Formats: sequence, structure tokens, C-alpha cells
Amino acid sequence: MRYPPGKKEQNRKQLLLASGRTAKRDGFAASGVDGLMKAAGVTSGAFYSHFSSKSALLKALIESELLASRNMWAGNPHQTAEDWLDFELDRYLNLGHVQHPEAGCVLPPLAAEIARADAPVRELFEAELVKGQQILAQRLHSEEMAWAFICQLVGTILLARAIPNEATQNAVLEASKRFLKDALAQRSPTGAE
Amino acid sequence: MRYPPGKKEQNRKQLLLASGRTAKRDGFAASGVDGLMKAAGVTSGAFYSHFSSKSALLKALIESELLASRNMWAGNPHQTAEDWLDFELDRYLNLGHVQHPEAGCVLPPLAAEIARADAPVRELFEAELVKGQQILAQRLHSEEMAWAFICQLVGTILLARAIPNEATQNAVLEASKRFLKDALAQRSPTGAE
DNA sequence: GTCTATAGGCTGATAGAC
DNA sequence: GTCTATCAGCCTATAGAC
Repeated sequence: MRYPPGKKEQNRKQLLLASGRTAKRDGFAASGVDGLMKAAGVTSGAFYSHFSSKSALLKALIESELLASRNMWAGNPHQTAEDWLDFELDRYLNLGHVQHPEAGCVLPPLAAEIARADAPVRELFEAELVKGQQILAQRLHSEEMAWAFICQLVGTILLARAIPNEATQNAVLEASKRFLKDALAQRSPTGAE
Repeated sequence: MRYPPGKKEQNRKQLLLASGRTAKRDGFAASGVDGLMKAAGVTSGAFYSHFSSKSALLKALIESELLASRNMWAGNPHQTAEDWLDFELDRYLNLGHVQHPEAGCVLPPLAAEIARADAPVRELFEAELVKGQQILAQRLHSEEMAWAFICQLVGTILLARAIPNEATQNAVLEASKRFLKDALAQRSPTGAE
């Protein structure tokens, strides 16, 4: 055959990476298929050899993006639950994350669009989200706390991005960061596991 | 004159109310001017006698919706800070709120679109949001806690709506509700002001 | 102030050359 | 597998009748 066996899969990966960045920056619905594909360097015609519809792309995008987020967590160098969580809070609740949605978490920019998507998309989303929540629950020793943390993180970046004034953005970020760190400290006051 | 003096203003109010519901349910960008106006019972031609552009409508919508939210808070019957906050948490972190975005808070469905809007829209948004944050700060005796609460509330509804399974939606809602109520109890353990 | 009609551009998706 | 060319349908915004 003309192409090595993994070539199509590799193209698909590149396509998901590029269109993920565009969708997170400009919105998924607002980005036409042409626009999403231009970032990947191909045309809309080529798109349909990889996905049956735009909705199928959204599904693949969610899977790819949430997997990437879990992979970032896996690269966290800290061992104790306290250090591990501190590191992730600082990484997420960060002005750089506010200013660069294209390189950040998929949840703040696209959750509202997922909420309006069809059932297959939302079911995949729930399954992938729960995987992340379970990882967090292990570190927090609480499934409930894990949900609360995720909600706080996502809401903070979402609102900070809608605010134009950088000082106010920082106030929001720092407020949430201290709120979560206080909640952690209260649960393990001595730093013990 | 043919119309009573306040007629146009009244029409405008009705138009904002109806298009607010549509925008919160289907998204602002995804709802065409025709669609937004159909809900108000007029056509796209009439729209441009009230607003110079679709962006101007978004600005007016944000002002109208956040004012409506503050008016809801003003109707809270409780006096003590603890009861007042409990009441609002129960009202916001509610399955009904998850299932009926058209009647709910504007932040979860539209914040991501506001973040991508032009400067005048975002500046108005910040000013209106801070008004609400200040009201909450009075009740919480902390500007910082007020920001953290808002972020938690918005993130929770946003994520719960993207999740299809009602049991999981409830788990997310209850997790955030307990998290916030615990934070409140810790700050005023005896229930004192 | 509201309507209908219309303009020019962009959308998601398909057909066929290579 | 990717390209160009193309479809019908939607978008924002405007013009002019009433």
C-alpha cells in the first residue's frame, strides 16, 4: 500500500489536535468545518474521510481532549496527595490558562455546547468526565469533594475569561485558589495522608 | 402620537425577556436574529429599530439578565446571613435549574460566549457581575468568598447540564451544595453573625 | 414601529477528479 | 486520502412599503 499502516490514524490525531485548539478558542459551533480543518492544513472535503459529521468530530474531540487532560495529571511529579493537588491547582488556576484557551482545558470553553449536543456526545462526555473525577477522588479520598473541585475549577476559568480587567481576573483566580486550598487544609490539618 | 410614550420601551423589555430565554436555551451565536425575534413575536426587521447590531443585543441581554438575577436575590425572604445564603444555594443548585436553562441564570450558558465577545460587551459584563459579587460579599463578609461562591455555582450548573444521567447530575449538585454549606458552617460555627 | 423582500456571505455536506 | 467545485439553507443587515 502507498501509505504506512498507521498513517491515517496519525493524520486523524493531528487533525484532532489542531481542531481542538480552534474549537476551544473560537467555539465549536462558531467554527465552520472549513475553519476547523484549515488549522489542520486540510480542506473540508478531506474531513469527511475521517468523520461522518461535525457531531462525530465533537465526540472525538471530547474524548481526545479529556484524555489529554488526564495525561497532564499523570505527569504531575509530586507524590503526596497534598503536594499533588497543590500543583494541579496552581497549574489550572493560572492567568496563563485564562489567556490561552486554545492550549487549556476543554471544559470551560465547550461545556455549554456539550450541554446542547445530542445524546451520544453527552454520554461519551459523562463517561470521560467520570474517569477524571475518579482520579481526583483517589487523591482527595472523596468522590464528593472531587466533583466540587472540578466545578470550582471550571467555573473560575469560565468567569475569569469573560472578565476583561486583568486585576479582576486575578482576584477571581486567587479567591478560588485560596478557597480550595483552605478546604484541603481543613481536611488534613497536619499534612498527614 | 399613535403609541403611548412608554410603548417602545415596553416592547423592548418583552423582546429582551423572550430573546434571553432563547439565547440561554440554544446559545446566543447559534440563535439567528430571526429565531431570537420569533420568540418575541416580531421579525428581524423590527429588531433593528431597537438595536444597532446583534452584539448590541448581547450587551443589553447581559444587563437585563444580571439585573433580573439581582432582583431574585432581593426577593429572598430570609434575614440572617446564614438563612439567606442557604436559601440561595438551594435555589441555584437545583435539578430544576439544570433542566430549564431558559428560565435560569445567564452565566452558565452564556459566559463562554461573553468571553469571546468584543470589549464593550465584556466591560459591561464585568461591571454588572461585580454588582452581584458585592451583594454576595456583604452577606458573606468577604469579597474573596463571594468570588469563590459564584465560580462554584456557575461551574456546577454548567457541568451538570452537560451530563445526561440524572443521578450523576444530582451527585454533582449535592457535592457542590454540601461543599459550600460546609464552608459557610466553618466560618460561623455557632450560627452567629 | 413593524412588516416583507432582498443582498452578499457563510454553513454543513456531497460529487467526482486525481 | 485529499483535492476542487458545488449544493441548498442559513446567517446578519438593509431598503422601502405601510
